[in-house]
Amino acid sequence: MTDLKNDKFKTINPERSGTTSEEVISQLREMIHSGELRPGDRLPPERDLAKLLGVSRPTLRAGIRSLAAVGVLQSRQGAGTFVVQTGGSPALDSSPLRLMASLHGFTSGEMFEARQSLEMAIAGLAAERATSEHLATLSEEIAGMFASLDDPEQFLVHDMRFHQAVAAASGNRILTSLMNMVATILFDVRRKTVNRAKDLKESAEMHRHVYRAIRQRSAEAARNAMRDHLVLAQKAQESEEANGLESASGDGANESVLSSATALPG
Amino acid sequence: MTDLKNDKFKTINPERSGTTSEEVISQLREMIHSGELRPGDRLPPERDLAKLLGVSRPTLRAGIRSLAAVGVLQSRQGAGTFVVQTGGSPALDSSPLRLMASLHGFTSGEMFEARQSLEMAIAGLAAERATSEHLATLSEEIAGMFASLDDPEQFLVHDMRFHQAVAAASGNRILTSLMNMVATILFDVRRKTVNRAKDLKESAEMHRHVYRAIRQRSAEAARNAMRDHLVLAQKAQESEEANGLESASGDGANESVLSSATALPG
DNA sequence: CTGACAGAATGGTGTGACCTTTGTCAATGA
DNA sequence: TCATTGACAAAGGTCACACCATTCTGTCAG
Repeated sequence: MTDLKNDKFKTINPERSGTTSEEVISQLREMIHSGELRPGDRLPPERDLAKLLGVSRPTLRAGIRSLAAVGVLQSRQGAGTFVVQTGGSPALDSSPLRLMASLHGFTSGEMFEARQSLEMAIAGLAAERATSEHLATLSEEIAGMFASLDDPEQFLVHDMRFHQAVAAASGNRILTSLMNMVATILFDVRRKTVNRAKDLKESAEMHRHVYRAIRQRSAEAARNAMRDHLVLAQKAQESEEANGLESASGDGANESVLSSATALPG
Repeated sequence: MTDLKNDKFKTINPERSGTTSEEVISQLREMIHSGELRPGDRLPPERDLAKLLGVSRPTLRAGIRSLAAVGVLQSRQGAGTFVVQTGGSPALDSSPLRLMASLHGFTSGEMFEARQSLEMAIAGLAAERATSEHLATLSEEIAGMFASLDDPEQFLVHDMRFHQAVAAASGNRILTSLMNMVATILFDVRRKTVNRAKDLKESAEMHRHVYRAIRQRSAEAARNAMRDHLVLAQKAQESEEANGLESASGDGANESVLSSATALPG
């Protein structure tokens, strides 16, 4: 009935270091580390798994919830609990960073700077490693930008996909994940800022500069082009709204803002 | 009795977008965003808060647990639930990244590269912004390294503090947090690798180069010095153990490996 | 062969109870 | 008078049971 051999799930350790639910977390985590649980796998039903681990269902649920909160597990009512299956680029949840920002009053400038640093590093790596396939994807997205200069929303999609493609070309999934964390938060602000057409054209040009530098295998040029692009983007955004991060979570539509871009093929 | 005015906790929204517990999370998150909950604050008892929010205690606990999993809240049995109070440098939990690494088979090389990119960016910023106080701290730690060439464990403490101080000098707490996330994971591997004395001396010298570059306000030199240092460190570590990330969580003593360094004054 | 329906499977929520740890404070003894 | 100790209360941790909501699946009618 279950998708996994039950032998894998050994009962909980007798000598618990911390609380029972922490022990459950450790147990599940270890199964992931050891490769017993792989992305896409489905866990046994809660009632069964609780029995297998020798804990009550609420305790097991507590553990599952903790893992779900950090984006490792995902529960769907009626379906089951699964190890998160990320398509291509692994995604770290950005809400922790978002909350940190609120708690410690991170400025929007700090966010931009962090993104800039990450993207510059990524662009530099991309210039060294991009395959012809990567270059083709980048080119396509730029074409898409120019084709949607009169449709800011569509433009934004290509914009995000471009950056995603650059990240993919960098070959470093960790930097990619970190970049996405930061970018997701900044995007919450940006989505309300409908850029003017002129800005879009300028932005598309900047992207093209980045693409060219990557194509020419010039890490330094790619870094500089990316920096120029982001500096400009920051200025454009700041000029349109004087508000800081506080306005990011104004209404609903929170979470997974990059969902559409995260699922792209590149 | 409670530490907070109860007026702050309005009952749960009637039209729930997702599940009830998700609504609880949103509620608490919003209170943090709006500043109603600040670091160090204590939440009302679960039983009371559940009533205030109009949900059952298990549901509330689910929400609290999710927030606790991402490092925003912290529950202590018998004491209460508190908003996490980070001393100085905010800390993002590294376990999500660690799990991602296991799930997707991140290589140790990727980790090193990510850390290198982050630290280079941070070093560059530090060169532009370090105050005399920062420089003094950096100098002290380097002195500490040279003073503990025969004590690898002590050396490691100064090493970490140095990097922490550089991060502080960069003035960007987001990059600092991200760096710590990555460094924490790499540190788990490193702590078992007791470097030879010769390596330590060389390492101390490299740190000094970084310090000098920062002192001379040369961002480029600081970046390069940091890169050289980390490249060397990576080589040294790789030569001592051929294992990858898998050996990171071998036995106990997981979590909060940087705790001692996180609480440092700088 | 296809679509709709019914039932089972599974996670989500609620209620109530009890245990364990922590904190406080008064009683006690030096 | 002060420090120690003990008991009591507060608060989170765990458990059992019941029921709801959603999703999947397999069967049956068309």
